[in-house]
Amino acid sequence: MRAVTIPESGSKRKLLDAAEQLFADKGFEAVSVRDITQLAKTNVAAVNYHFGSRDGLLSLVMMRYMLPVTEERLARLEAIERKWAGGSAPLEEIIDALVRPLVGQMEKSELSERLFYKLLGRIFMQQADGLPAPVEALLRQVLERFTRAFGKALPTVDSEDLIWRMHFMVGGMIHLLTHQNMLHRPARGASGGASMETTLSRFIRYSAVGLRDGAEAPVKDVPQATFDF
Amino acid sequence: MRAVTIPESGSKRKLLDAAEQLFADKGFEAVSVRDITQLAKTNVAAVNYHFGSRDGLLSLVMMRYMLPVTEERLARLEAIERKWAGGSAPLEEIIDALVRPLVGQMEKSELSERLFYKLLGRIFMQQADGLPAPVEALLRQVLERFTRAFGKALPTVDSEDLIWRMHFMVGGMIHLLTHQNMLHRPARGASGGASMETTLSRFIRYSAVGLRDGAEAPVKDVPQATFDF
DNA sequence: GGATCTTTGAATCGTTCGTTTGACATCGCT
DNA sequence: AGCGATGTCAAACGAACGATTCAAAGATCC
Repeated sequence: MRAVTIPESGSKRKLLDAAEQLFADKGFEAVSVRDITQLAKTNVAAVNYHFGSRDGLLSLVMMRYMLPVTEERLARLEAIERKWAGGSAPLEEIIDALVRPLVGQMEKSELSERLFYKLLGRIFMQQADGLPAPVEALLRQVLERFTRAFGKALPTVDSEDLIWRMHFMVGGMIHLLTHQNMLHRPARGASGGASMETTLSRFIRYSAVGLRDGAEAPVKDVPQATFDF
Repeated sequence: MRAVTIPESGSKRKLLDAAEQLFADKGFEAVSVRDITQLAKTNVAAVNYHFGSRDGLLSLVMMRYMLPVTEERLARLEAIERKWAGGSAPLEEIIDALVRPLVGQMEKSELSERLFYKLLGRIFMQQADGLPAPVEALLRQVLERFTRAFGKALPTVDSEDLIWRMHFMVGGMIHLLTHQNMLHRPARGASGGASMETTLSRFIRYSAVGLRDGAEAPVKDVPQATFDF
């Protein structure tokens, strides 16, 4: 008796695997159930039999990794706050808790690295247009939880400022996921090419200094309004 | 005799307006030719008559604003480099040259502010999947030109680092465009709600400190590798 | 082994898609 | 007035879509 909703064996599993692969590669709207069943080598009717509808399958594909990612994010954040109980946790660790679960789950998936990140990037992008309710619930939960954590770690930052900066950060994260294949190319020279691990370090650094703004380094000052040309 | 490709009057113009409105609102793949012609109150055949195909219309919708945005971006950057000839231009001005043309063109468009930014955000997002060749040419031109400018403004930053940081910045910009409607809500209290102008200031600040990294403010030091839980 | 429930398979449903056709209207021009 | 060029229109095209039907095949339990 395995986990409840997630995996199975047989054609249901084959459909999930084929669907996530195609969705990640071509996008959620660009893939038909016929494409999916053809790759999975099952009958067209199988999708509606197992998942009720195309949307049912899409929702499961999204939840398959978003659920463990969410749980790991919240668990890591909780562990950090326990570790720094009383004081405020360092910003870098909070950002780490937000992004590291993405690579953690990637390693457990059977998708290629490139496709896995692309799939999750697409899910986050889809937020602008409308996500299945259960997926949106996960994301809202994460947003609320981490907003509180960032607020506590940056008590001097105006709350509206903070919200915007967090959104800039999230945008960078999504872009990182959707474009990592264009940037993680084999690399020039003999080096193995930067791995996602070093990329995460770069992202965490970039986001941390942005979030706390030049709080300790006032940054020239410059343009509040428009320029003169 | 007006500009060559861009506007017309009559049903061709009505189709362009209707198409961009629907594309911005629902996404490029979610809108059918029939949706467009219905809103424009023309016949279905009009799209293929005037634009050759749905893709032809889509390409024109994208170029309509991307072309002037690109030109204004390059012109502003050139003006900045002329102003600071010899020395290196301040980072904030370069970022400004990259993002301000978005609001400049918005004011000239007949689209609502919300829809205009959403449309451009969608175009940038679509980069991940494939854009019409002429649109992609514009974006590549901008990327190359600004990469050089940022490199000159940040001579101490490793070039691979810089590329990643620029991508984080671009991701933030795209997210800003696609989600501005969720963040620029009427605002709590009596204030008129932050305008795009103050949002740009926030974004420029955030991106500038991220791009130059804590170069002048070393930032604790923190996590190079993984944590221990 | 027979009865019951689950899963597949082929065929087909009604819709919607982008595009095409050909008849008809409208205009500018000589 | 006559004649192309330019647009518009209703209608229809073939293809693809998500979904459904129903009978055959497997699996499961008594």
